Amino acid sequence: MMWIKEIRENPNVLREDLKKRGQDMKVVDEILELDKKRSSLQKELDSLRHKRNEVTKKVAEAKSKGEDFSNMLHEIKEIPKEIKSMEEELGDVEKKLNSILMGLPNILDESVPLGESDEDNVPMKFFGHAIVRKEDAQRFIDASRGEMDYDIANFKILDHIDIGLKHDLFDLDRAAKVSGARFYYLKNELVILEQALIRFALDIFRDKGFILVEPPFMVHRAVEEGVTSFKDFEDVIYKVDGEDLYMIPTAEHPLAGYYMNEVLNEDGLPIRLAGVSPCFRKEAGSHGKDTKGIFRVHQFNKIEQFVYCKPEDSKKEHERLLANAEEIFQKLGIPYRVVNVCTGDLGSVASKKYDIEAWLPGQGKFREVVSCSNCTDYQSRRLNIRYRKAPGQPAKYVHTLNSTALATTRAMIAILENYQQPDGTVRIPDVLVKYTGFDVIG
RNA sequence: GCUGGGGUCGCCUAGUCUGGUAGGGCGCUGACCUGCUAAGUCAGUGGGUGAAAGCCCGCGUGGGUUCAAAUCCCACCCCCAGCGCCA
Repeated sequence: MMWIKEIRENPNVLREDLKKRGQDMKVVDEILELDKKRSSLQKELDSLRHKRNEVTKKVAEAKSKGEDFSNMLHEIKEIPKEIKSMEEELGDVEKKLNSILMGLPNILDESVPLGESDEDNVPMKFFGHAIVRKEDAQRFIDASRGEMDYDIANFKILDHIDIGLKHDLFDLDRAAKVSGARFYYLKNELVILEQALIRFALDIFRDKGFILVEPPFMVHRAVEEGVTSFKDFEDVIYKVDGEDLYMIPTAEHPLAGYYMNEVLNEDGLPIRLAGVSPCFRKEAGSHGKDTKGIFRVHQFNKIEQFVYCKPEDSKKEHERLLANAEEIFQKLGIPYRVVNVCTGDLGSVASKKYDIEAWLPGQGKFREVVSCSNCTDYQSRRLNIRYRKAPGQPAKYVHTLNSTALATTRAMIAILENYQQPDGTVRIPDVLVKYTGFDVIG
């Protein structure tokens, strides 16, 4: 959320940003107009209150001297009523202004590419040696995974759904019966594999000095409003009936709320957290997309990186989060590419975002497995999270960043599809064997 | 869920009964003093607005009563103790 002060002083920054995003710039004029109205109402109200306070003081004096003050009261009876009606008017204007401000997107980083949809995201680098369908053109290769050199001509590549059903690793039909579409029962080795992935990721972040956190899985509305944009409320977040509680769509949200309304010590920054939690998502805006399997589901487990840092460090921290996420997929031996997410696909909250897209041989496509965002001060302003050198010094807003480390369902899909063998079995990535206790499924 | 106690400036605390400018201590910042350090003295130390003087707001949150609310009334939230229920 931009402060009205900044918009007032330099409205063109916001105008240009909205233009880049293809959004209506008229809202800026509306903001400026409401701001003017608010300020003049505030002045009027202040002088009314001043008048009241003056008289109140006189009444108090008179009373302490034992003088009669009933005439004074008569004169000013009307002031409180005027104040009240003006407060209501001001409240309405402020409410309107505030809701517009809360709806504004973050200011884009200058390196974000222009574009309309995910198709315009810009690939930045590739990793891995992929298995591909014979008819697909080979678009990337490197030598880091020479051991996966199969005889592609005789390899019947399956997607994760067929692999899962074949080895009884999940039951989707019964999940649909019990809970509806986009739910799943995990079964047998896949249950263990999921736990192994979680533990694998946690160990990595423990080694890196991240603070491991298992957060609340439900949070107050105030947290969600601080962390997300309005659209997420509609399309993503489940509400608990009759309570001020929302099921978290990612551990990012309770981790961002952790320091809400606090002033952090500058010397303690950056604070790096690794949260592990289930995630709940309505997926309301994605009807018809990825309806089969466990790629797009209402519930999954995820390890999430979250960082609070000084503004001057956030770009560096952003690269670092990406590197951490890459490290995980490199260690798992999953081929992937990194894309710089374009203006049209970025969303309101992030100033800049990288996605890691794993190669899924079953789909013959790169698909998103990691989303790595620099939210700059968008969340910290809304959640009121600041930092300073010492008490008494001025406090500034921190920058917050978040990145998937590993979302279990998508990581499992990537493993199933990339580690399937010509004989129909599925190998377990070497780094996971010590956690699973077995090295092959099937 | 019930009963009782509590929530006041960065931290601690007074004020609440009996409505009338939110006071003190600690910490922090600055000035003075000092051979250095400590001590001491003075000032500053929530937010908004303003060039400034000033003005407005602020005592968990939201309402109400009143010329005037930290103080009285109503509702709610959170913390502590005890009881109840419970994986």
